[in-house]
Amino acid sequence: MRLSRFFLPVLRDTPKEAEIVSHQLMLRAGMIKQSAAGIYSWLPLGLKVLNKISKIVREEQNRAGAVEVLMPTIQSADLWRESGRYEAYGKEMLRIVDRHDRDILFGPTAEEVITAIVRDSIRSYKDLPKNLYNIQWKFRDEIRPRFGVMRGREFLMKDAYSFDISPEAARRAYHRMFVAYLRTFARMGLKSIPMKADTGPIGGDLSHEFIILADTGESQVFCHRDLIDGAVPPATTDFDGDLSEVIDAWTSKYAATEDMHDAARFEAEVPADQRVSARGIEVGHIFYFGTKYSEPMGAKVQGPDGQMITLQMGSYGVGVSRLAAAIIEASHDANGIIWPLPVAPFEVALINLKVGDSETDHVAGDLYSKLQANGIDVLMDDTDERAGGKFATMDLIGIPYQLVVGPKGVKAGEAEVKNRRTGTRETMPIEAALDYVVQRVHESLVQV
RNA sequence: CGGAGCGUAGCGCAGCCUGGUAGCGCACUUGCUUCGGGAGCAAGGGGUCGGAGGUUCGAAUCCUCUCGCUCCGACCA
Repeated sequence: MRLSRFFLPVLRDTPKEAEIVSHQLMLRAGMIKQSAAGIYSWLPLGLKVLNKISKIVREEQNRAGAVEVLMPTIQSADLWRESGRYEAYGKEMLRIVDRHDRDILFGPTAEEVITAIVRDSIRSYKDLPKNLYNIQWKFRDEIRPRFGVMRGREFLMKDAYSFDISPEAARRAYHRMFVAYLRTFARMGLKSIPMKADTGPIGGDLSHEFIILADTGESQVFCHRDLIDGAVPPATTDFDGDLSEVIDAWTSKYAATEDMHDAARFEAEVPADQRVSARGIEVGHIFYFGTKYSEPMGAKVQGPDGQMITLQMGSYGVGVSRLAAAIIEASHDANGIIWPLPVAPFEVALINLKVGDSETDHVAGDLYSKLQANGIDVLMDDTDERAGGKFATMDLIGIPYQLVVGPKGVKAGEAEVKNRRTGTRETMPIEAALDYVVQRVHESLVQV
């Protein structure tokens, strides 16, 4: 992409409504534009990030055996009356009346829709297990939206739903998502920690929130230090096999959010020098809820013995749009965002210091096509802005590698490579610089 | 919904108390000079002062209502 053709409305001053750094930087970097309270447009740069996050989520869901669907944003109130939640859900649900005076709603979640689909389509235990997910916009009419897309009213969520014939099978489905989540967040450069969460009326031990540690997090969390650098299951993990070893490794040590925190247990189980008390951002939440929806909605299959079995369900959410903000909270500096490469809107910024100088233009153009030929997502700064402004913009929007060419370097046959994260700058022969960034990008994309 | 603020140019702000017909910085346009890490000079463009009523000869400014946004509490991916 050529910067001259891109749409990148960056701001030099911080808009006053932005309180936390991710919100400030998303506005300044031209990623989002507020449309109403808690409702945002995603501008090209932000959308690229959102899509990269979605892609990773999708790949890991697929790897874990989940199957993608796409459910509507607008749902029927009748479906919600079946589960009893139309009355129970409260004002957070945006209720709409259509022209025929029918009650509809903007979906805050999709248990009812998916349960109806599965109920109507699946008859036999042989069709199970199934895990269906979608990445779709949700709307929750939060009392107080804040922190930009971190707590928006409209947000992009990956929600998966598992269907099984027994609690044991449902537990295995839960474990698959547990592992998928560890991998998903790790691939975005985040250190996530699964923490025991409130299970609601069902009870049991099958609900975890996945938390990213960040000072601006909304909840207070407590855990064992070892969990911060816990081992992430490899891409070769057999999701059809026994995952309990991984689960045990991650759940045997103390980790709880404020709601579930037991100070006495924390002190008894965790040595003082291993105790971590910090702020955290919830980026994922997984749940096992048994027959809460399948029972009232009549989602049953026939078992091997001919008896009807009410489906065991779980649901698994990832805040996709929230992740864009969470990643920035976890990775930025005074100059702007520092994108982990797998979610960076562009992998390389190609900076032409002297647009109009025919030699430099030629070298830049050549590098641009070679980077593209190598599959690199490159943003070429072909504007006539001054050098300082170009660097400031690329630093602000957080492109991992900056490949810099100018008349002096071109005469000497050299280019400069800058690493956004470390700030290091190296001058090397032009071809070597090209190989260097191409190799670095490819290395970073190798899946953990 | 309770409590506290704020709406003046794309962004950041001043002006309001004490009414006299709108200003500053950045950004933008043009020209010249500069040009390897947010340049200088000069000349410009852009605002029904959130909206509606009212008071007044006259309202960004005073009064009433209203809408929007933000922050502090209860909700959540």
